[in-house]
Amino acid sequence: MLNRGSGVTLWRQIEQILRREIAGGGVIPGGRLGTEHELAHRFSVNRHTVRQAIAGLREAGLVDVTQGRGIHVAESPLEYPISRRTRFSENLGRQHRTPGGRLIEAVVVSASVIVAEALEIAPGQQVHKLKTVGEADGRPVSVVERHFPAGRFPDMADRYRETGSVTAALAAHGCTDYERRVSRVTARLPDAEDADLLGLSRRRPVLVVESVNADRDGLPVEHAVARFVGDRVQLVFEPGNDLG
Amino acid sequence: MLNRGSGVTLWRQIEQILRREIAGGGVIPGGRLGTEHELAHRFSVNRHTVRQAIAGLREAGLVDVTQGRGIHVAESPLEYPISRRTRFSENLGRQHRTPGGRLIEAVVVSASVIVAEALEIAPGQQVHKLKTVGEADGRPVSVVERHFPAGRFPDMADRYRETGSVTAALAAHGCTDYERRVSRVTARLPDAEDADLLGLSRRRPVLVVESVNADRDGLPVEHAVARFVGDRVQLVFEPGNDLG
DNA sequence: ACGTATTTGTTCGTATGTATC
DNA sequence: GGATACATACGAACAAATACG
Repeated sequence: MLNRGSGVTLWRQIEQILRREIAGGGVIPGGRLGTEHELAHRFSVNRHTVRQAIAGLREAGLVDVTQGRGIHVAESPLEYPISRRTRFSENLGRQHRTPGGRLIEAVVVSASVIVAEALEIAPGQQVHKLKTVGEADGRPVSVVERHFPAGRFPDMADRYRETGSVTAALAAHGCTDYERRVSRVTARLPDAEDADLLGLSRRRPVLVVESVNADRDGLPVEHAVARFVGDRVQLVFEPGNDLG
Repeated sequence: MLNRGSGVTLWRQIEQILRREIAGGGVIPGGRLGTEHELAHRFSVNRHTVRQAIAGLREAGLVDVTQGRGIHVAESPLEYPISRRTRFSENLGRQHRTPGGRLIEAVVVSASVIVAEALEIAPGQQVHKLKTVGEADGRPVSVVERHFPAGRFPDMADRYRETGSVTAALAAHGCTDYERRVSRVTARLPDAEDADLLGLSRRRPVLVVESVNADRDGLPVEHAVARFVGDRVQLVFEPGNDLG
């Protein structure tokens, strides 16, 4: 398999072989490349030699190496463009990923201080709370919790259930256009429920995006808090997009 | 201290007292509120009663409760506005925080594939690599790793050392204006070095922002990867800002 | 919450080949 | 050829993170 004394070091030969296997699709993204021990056995070399080869792949961003987990072929992150016209659910279609979503919860509650402030209503007012899980390729990528003023959008939950779309449900209430005002981004570890919904270990971070959408008149329409799987999602902010 | 049988439950009284202490600045943000045990002793109540009071504070976002760490008064997150004209180092001045930074490393290396692509130069070309730690109120909040094409900015490292400012160093090379093209945001756990520089546990996530700055002619000037302390920083994207 | 197995990360030490002066 | 430095390769042991029951 390997060529000792050929003028090419063993680790570079191994790196090349693995590169070809990854490029050729021999191992699917997210799949295991095998443990260092296995690879060392396979190529009949020392573990250190394998490690040097892997270091090259890691440098090139072709694999993810995690202590205790193993060596995995890197997945191209889900790009999630965010601009004035971002619609959370309708965002993944462009990337040849099959989007999807399911409703977790739809209730009417009284607005917390934060929500009330964002929606510019009085605290304690009734708001619709919708919680959905967004999926790509059948795997969950986001948990979104939205709040809508119940006064202006009385049938929000029903309309959403009928159409499966926030945009459509808002349109059914006469709000045909809206755009994103601010996005606030933080990172933290998921709580038990989010970890469960996202199929995530509690040790792996989530990206938290808090946003407010407002209609043409500048009146807030929706307050949303989305949690994304941190290392599978890349939020892309492109100022230029906002102008279009 | 407390009023038993007054018609107000003990836990609500405790909650109110703690609220006032926090609001009045009796405990500084980030400081410990005391353990549940201590509080129970102080108010002469059962630990469960304290827990119920704390639950209210937690709900209101006034405290952070972490298993094994204790109860800490929530720090208002550092707001970090990001727009076309974002300058990493000059961003914190507005919030009454004393900004600062220190240079960790300044070397010339050959560009990796990723950097070369972002800067639109050939891979392997020489680039300046500057690594700095940004601080607010004496505490580190960000690690920024920047790359500049050495061909166009030959004295980048020296100019930066002289001025302590990227903007000034670029200006010294005749590049007086530039703006942010894209920002890509992910979250992950810090590696050992970042955790060390940020004074962070390796279990607490960092926000990773990759960005490209380009000059008036659209020519890329800088490729930067910034790591922020995830739960102390809030990135704020406001489309409206880009127009100003 | 806890232990156990798995897996990568790190650090010793040793031997060998290769390039340079 | 001799001396030196450096990268390559192997071996063993331990540390640290993760997954799983």
